[in-house]
Amino acid sequence: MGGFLVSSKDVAKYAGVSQTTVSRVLNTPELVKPKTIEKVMKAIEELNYIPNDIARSLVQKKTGIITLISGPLHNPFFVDTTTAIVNYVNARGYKVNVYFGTEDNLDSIYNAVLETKADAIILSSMLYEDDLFFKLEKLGIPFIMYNRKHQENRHFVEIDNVKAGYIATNHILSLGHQDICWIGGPHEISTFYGRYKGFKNALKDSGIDAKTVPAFLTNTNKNDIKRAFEEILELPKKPTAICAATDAIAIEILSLCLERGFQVPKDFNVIGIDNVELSKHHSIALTTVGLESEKSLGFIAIEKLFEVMEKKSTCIQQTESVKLFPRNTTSKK
Amino acid sequence: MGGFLVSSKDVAKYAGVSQTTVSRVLNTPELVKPKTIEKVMKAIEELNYIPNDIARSLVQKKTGIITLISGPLHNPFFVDTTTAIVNYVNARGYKVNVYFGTEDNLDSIYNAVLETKADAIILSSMLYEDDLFFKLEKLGIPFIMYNRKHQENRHFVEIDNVKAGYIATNHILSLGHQDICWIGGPHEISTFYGRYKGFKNALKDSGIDAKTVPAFLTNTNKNDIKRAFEEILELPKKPTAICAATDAIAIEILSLCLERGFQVPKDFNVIGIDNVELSKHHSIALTTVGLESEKSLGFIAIEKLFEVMEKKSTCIQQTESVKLFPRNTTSKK
DNA sequence: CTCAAAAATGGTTACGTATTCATTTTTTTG
DNA sequence: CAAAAAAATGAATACGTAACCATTTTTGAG
Repeated sequence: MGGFLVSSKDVAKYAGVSQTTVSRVLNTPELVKPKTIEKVMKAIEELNYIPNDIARSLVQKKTGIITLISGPLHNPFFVDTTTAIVNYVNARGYKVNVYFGTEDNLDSIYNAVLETKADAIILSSMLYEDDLFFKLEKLGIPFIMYNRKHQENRHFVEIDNVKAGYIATNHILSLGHQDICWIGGPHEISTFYGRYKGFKNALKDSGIDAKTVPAFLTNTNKNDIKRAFEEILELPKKPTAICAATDAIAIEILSLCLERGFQVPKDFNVIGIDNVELSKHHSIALTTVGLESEKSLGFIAIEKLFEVMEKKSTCIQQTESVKLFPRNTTSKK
Repeated sequence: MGGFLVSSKDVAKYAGVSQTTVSRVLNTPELVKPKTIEKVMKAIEELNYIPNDIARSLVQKKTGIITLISGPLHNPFFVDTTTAIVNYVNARGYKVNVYFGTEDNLDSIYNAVLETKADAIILSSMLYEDDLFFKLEKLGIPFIMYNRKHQENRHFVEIDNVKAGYIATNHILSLGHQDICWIGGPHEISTFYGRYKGFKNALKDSGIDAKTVPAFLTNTNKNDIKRAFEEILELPKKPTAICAATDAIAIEILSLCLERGFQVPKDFNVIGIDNVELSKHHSIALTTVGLESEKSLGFIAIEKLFEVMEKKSTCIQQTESVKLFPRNTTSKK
């Protein structure tokens, strides 16, 4: 913190008024005589006084801080959501404490977060059966999950994951691909669970036995995706289309394909889910499934969180509908 | 903040000790008798006590917060630096307040930041002649700039921008391109100024009059880049190579080229500067100039900032050397 | 056992603000 | 001009913690 500790008391003394009056000048000037305001403002200027946020937080029991627990930014989905959330929160005059959660550091993040008296929490890191949910409810702080939800089925904003998985898979099947595969993530995460379910539903509706279709459930870091891709290449019958549970995975698969000299969509069709900004880049041009609405999921979630903070809502349970965004990574077989 | 206001006093009463002892159990347990620790810990458990960060900050005059003012994440450079900075800061047990600065919102960000008693500030938004620099020095809070520097030439970590511009341009020239152009940003920003200077130096060393070479100084949002690209297309002599001041610009140019049906590097060579992670993606494979060191610039900067906070250094003035990363967006003419 | 030293604990205060309640000053009204 | 109402100001306090200093308890040496 700054070197000079000029407080409202110092200002008060300098201006010849009480500390109470200084506080009033800043917060409720309509209760102060214009001439007094002038005196105080002059003292504030000359002493270079800056109110202490911390002390204010202590007495008001409000920090003006929203904690954001996001996934890592190498996942372009979190680039979009973090942007939307941070900008919205700051525009509302709040500050954002950001954490990028991975498997390794989540515990220490949760510890830090629970100690911080944030006014609210927005997070994407929740597992379907996660003790954190109950800890947060116990805390009494408003919170919302985006992208993932908890089995308790409260406080979340998600896309219709089952439908998204269904649409993506159906698109691939309707293009005539017979040999396809799925690459997704751990099923403790509602997102992956739902999307895979949609994948299976689509197979079933096309009369395909899901058990005969290879599915890789991997962690979503580059190494694990690479390993899964190598397994795909060694499949007895090489698939012509890869359905990825997220754009992040799909985009990584694209890179791996090109690295190995394969062409997309000639050698492999690739489809993702999320419709991240990066998928629109013409070097990527990823076919994907995403929100019907123009807003990003992060934006919708943070909007809802503020509604809860303002007591306009109490419990958010929102599932947004999705549609296909056909681009250049899929084509007729 | 939470609903239940259980404080260390409540714990003290419940455990039959003084508040002082509760504080000691948490901060200097080696000064407390094991049996007392046990009693207190039990009380903490049963009352579900969580220490109040805010109160601690007030008395200790440390918030444990680092303010980060980054550029927007649609610029992949800031994806890399934000990741490095946030993860480093959190690993050190601090929190990060993040702002994404654009032309529009910088003033309001600065106001908010100056009121927040952060322990230190790391920012990329500084102009070469910026009053903010003096305000920050006056504040007495440690701060560091990354990527950009101020004319006062203190508290910064940058890459060797002049050399980077030189290397990029020289690479293009050495491939035999005669008709090239530059697309960069406003020269109030040291980064753009330096890189363009390197561009001109390289031209000069090849005996080319810089005045005959088209240069576009644009803002770095998508629309302005698009406008610049359209101007490039209407140049009397269409260039065969485009030197972009940043990877962000280069990658956007790539997308625009493909959108218009041009091929890279066949129709246009494109080179960037920064060597962002995204440039390594095989769908992008951008030739670029970046840090010799493996570390990201954000990482180097935040490391240095902590050195300053710990009084190991007082003034950081660091210019990192750079090298070429040839990939697939450049080729022999 | 005794007494000094060490260990353990507690009482009080400061941090800087907003708030509550009391008091003083000014304005209004009849 | 007096009395009541309104406006303006101030004094005291709470917020929850860590730190300082004082006091009590325990330990160890002789």
